[in-house]
Amino acid sequence: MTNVSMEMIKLMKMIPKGKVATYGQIAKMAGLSNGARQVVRLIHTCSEKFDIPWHRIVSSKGQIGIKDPIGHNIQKQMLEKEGINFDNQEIIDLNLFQWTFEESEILSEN
DNA sequence: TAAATGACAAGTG
DNA sequence: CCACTTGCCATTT
Repeated sequence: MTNVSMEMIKLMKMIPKGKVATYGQIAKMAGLSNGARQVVRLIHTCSEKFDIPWHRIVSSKGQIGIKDPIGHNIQKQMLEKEGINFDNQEIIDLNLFQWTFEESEILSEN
């Protein structure tokens, strides 16, 4: 388990309800400019034991990344339950729902 | 030890 | 907007 991995986990746990983040975004925040695949791997290996809100991580296009239709559907349900809506193309509007770290900092400062 | 794989991203035409 | 290419890197074969 690397420091970067811990950073990623911390960041992901920081994502507020009703917001989503992208793989590349998490990777960059953790210090890797191109570590999207590491984020994926991390989610796959330890989403359970670290209690990661994996459903709030989506692809850069705002789509759910899961290929398996069942898991895909589960994630969609969870996101919709948090107030995130999809268009008829199964795409999330990132302009509305993408989380940013600055956003959280402002909230914690005030 | 080399090659393939993966819930990906960004650039190009 | 779509298809294709390249970059990335831990894990599995």
